[in-house]
Amino acid sequence: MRVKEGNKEADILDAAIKVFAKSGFHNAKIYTIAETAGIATGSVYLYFRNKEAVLNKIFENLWGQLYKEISELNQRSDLNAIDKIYYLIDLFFDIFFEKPELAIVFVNEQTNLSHAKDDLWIRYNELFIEDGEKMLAEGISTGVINPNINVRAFRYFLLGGLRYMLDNWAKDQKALSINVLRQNVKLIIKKGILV
Amino acid sequence: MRVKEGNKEADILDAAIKVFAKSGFHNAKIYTIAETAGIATGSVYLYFRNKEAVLNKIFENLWGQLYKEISELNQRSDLNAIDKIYYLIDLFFDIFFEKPELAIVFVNEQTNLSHAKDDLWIRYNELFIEDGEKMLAEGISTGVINPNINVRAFRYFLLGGLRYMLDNWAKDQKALSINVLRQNVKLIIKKGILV
DNA sequence: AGGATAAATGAATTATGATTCAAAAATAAT
DNA sequence: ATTATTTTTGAATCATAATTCATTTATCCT
Repeated sequence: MRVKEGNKEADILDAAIKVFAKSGFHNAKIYTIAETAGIATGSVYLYFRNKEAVLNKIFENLWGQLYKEISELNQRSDLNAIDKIYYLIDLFFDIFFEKPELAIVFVNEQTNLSHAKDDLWIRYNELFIEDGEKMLAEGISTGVINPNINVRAFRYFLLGGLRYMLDNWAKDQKALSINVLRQNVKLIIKKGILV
Repeated sequence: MRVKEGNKEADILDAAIKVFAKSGFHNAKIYTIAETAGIATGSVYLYFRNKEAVLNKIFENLWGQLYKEISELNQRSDLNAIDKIYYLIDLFFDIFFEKPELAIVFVNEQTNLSHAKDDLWIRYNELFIEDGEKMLAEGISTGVINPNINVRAFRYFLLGGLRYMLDNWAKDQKALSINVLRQNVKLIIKKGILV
């Protein structure tokens, strides 16, 4: 019998990240993804139900990784809340520094995912948010974070700021070094922008 | 001769904002936009070249307004840089408070616009950015803003944070009041999150 | 009241690209 | 070397919805 060679599922996912980043989900053609992955169009359907399932898997893997990392971070007792938030910021920059195209997909294509509540990406995303808010709440209860900060509002602001930075950086990497962005985020959330 | 009644172009734009917000640009059907506007499918094409031109016009109007306002703000000599930034934040919240659907379109659909450099929305966007960076640079040169802040990085972070907040608020307005978001943005950028 | 003109309609056309599936290719087993 | 089984291919099918345009409608003008 014929036997599978290589890891075509992973090849498809890598190719899809590139193509989605370049063209966006709706303008991305299965044909182009297949070509980029070095396989035939029809083969994509041996590994994924349809185009949306490819996007879903990308987000499932990504949120799965993010959740795993934040969860481990949250269990460390040697770090205070601010340190943890800094590590979280580094986590985002580190993941996307390696894969700028993934940043573009992450920021722009989540809106095209199905939102059925048995989708794994949603589960991981919820768990991530839970841990993120726990981290902040801990900072407030231990007295290192200003209790006037609303946890939800800060989450939106930080995550939104990071997303937009990463998207812009990924689209024009020469314009600004990712480490300048990283340092500025930390500076702004810690001290604000006043002298 | 037959004569135009009402303002169908405006009706189409209003309808399109609703439909784009609900379904996203690519899943939005011209038929649905027309129906929402109370006209026939074909009539949309009497006012716009195609679907993309409708989205373009929405962004042209929006960035046009944003530019007009920031430009007036920047000319005021009675406000220091921090005050101006606060007014700018209020500007965003005020515009989108009136039209939550517009916030959703603003955040999620800019990626589907054409980027031909003679598009007016691009021009307005560039002018807006120019004025925004001028505002920050002025804050640094007059000594109210920390010179370690990178202007570009701060712009990304603030704009990204605002966008994500507004998008989430617009999609679930009961979850969190827009004024809590507004106050938190101001608090965070001014003082940071430490106690 | 009838003609001229512009606006509006919506069914027919058309383009695109996702998905399917019959056929071909590869290799393990005998 | 032949067969059985599984993988892979890519051209044909199919669905969708954007766009067009022949026809209809409305109202101004004389």
